[in-house]
Amino acid sequence: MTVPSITEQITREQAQALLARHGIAPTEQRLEIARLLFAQHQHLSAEQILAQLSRNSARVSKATVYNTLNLFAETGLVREVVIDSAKRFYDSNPDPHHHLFHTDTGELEDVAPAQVQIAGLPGLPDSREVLGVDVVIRVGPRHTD
Amino acid sequence: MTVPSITEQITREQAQALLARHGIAPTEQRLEIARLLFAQHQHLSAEQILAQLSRNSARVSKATVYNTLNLFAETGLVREVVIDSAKRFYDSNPDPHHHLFHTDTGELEDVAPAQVQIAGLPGLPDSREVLGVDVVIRVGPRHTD
DNA sequence: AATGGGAACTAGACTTTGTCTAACCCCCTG
DNA sequence: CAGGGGGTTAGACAAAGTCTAGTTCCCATT
Ligand SMILES: [Mn+2]
Ligand SMILES: [Mn+2]
Ligand SMILES: [Zn+2]
Ligand SMILES: [Zn+2]
Repeated sequence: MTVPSITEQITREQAQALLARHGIAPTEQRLEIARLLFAQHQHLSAEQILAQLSRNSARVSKATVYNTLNLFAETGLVREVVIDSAKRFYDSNPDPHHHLFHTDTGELEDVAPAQVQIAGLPGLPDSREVLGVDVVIRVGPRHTD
Repeated sequence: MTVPSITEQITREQAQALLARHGIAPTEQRLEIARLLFAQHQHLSAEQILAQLSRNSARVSKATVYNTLNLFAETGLVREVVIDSAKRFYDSNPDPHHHLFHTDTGELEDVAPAQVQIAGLPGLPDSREVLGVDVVIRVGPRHTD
């Protein structure tokens, strides 16, 4: 699994603003992780983030990467995407959207949510609410029958 | 995580027919796993199956449970459902359908596919095809604002 | 300036899910 | 009866993620 190269970085100030908007205290490590993750719309695993950070010679421990990603996910700053079952991905695209999963390459592609219509949900009791709808379209090489 | 109690078992012959239809050689262990899984429409993890089998004093190893579930999934006899990222579930409901996931209880509920409309998929190259569409609706206790 | 406390960070042990390996068993076939 | 292939098994192993206990840092209070 290769880590996408960094095309551009957001500034510390931009990262601070993102964290502030979600009520997260801006520590050195959290800012570094945010700058990396929000450099572009992407889907990264904890392992990829850890690897990239150490490549940038940022001093962040494994525990902090996991703690931070969990914190980001809880506050809604990033979205946890579960597809692989072996590994979680963290999605820096804040807009509601769905995913195309390429089973052969492992690549994950964003899909505009307008393409998918949730017609009607089964009647839920008033005490419960929909927290989110995850749609994953699995695609692969055409099966030559 | 509790294991649903067995309400009814399918016969060995019914299990054999299921396996035969998917080109799977009917061994003792595979039949036991199939009888357990297809006793009803349900979603079980490997751990739950292993636990239930040993409770039934069936002699099946961990390796065989995993091998068998992978085999069942590859041949399309069961459907692998990934939600939790910590654990895979195997779905004995053969009909196309979606899932309601109760985040508080961990419960997984089937949803008729008619409720969800996939309007249009992004243009795929002719060389690739859609293998499946997984829709998971996450619900939980209403957030009291 | 010293002290106390809380939040955050860290190394590394630990847990859990799933895979792999090597031996073994069983049955069929020549 | 020998050989071979498919299947099962125990247990070692791998990988992702969590937890613990100790430390560091910052800030407020005295
Ligand atoms: Mn947001
Ligand atoms: Mn089928
Ligand atoms: Zn995305
Ligand atoms: Zn189902």
